[in-house]
Amino acid sequence: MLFMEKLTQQEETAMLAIWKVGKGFVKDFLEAHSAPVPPYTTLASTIKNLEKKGFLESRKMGNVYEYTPIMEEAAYKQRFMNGFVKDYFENSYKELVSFFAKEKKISPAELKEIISMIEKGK
Amino acid sequence: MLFMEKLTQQEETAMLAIWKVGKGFVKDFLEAHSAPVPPYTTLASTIKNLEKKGFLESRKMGNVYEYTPIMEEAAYKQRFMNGFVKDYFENSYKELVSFFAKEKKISPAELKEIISMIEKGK
DNA sequence: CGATCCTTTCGTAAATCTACGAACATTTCG
DNA sequence: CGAAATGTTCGTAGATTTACGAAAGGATCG
Repeated sequence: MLFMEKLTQQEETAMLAIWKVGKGFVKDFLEAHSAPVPPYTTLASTIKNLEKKGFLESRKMGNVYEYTPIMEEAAYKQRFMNGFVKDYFENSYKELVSFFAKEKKISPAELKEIISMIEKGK
Repeated sequence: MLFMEKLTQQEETAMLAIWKVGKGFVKDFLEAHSAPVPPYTTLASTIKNLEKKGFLESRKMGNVYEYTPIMEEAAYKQRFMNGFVKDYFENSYKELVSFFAKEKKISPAELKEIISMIEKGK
């Protein structure tokens, strides 16, 4: 993933709905969309932009387009976080985790669980 | 912090420079600004917007404004991350850390260091 | 003094984003 | 068939952001 277009706010919100659904039609994404749900045509336009930006691909099924996310949610999260970690945590994920541990957003017990999960996974 | 205005991209970049410097003048922030450094007047305008949005306050020193960040960087990071964690990690910081542990962005050894740091801090 | 700097303030052109209606094509059904 | 439902495409008005120049008011210095 050498190049990834930046998403606007509603494009990102739309992607969240799309990732929830997976492959589907505008109607499906509309149902999965978090409030406030935009009008159908607004979402349809946004989805069209997402296709232009390479986050989706479409296939004509009869007279209707079916969309498939081709940007992985995990990949998006990661590149998003990389930027953030770079700017706010001196590029160190350890700094990030320390920060949230200090803020009590995560406990030592949870960190231990994660460690054992990772070590078992070997 | 009940209400926090959203920042645009350059506003955020400007804030990064301002947090680096702390209290200072436009000129100081310009020097601390990451590339590409905007023209003086562009940054001055951006800083004015940041004041309107309540991230800074100014004091006239002679004929020059001195700006002080009043939004804490830590507070900003946190509210920013809260949104992200909510959307992408089911509101769970444990999920977030697990994700990056699996992606090998952070090692069990580092997590252990964090644990002992936290536990000593009691 | 007069030229030069430094800084602020104001305004705006251009780009982009937001939000959605109008128009049109197709399908479905009573 | 004809009406209603469903879905796509196109265009655009308005808001917001981006980027910066022009103008003006000190301060400075040769």
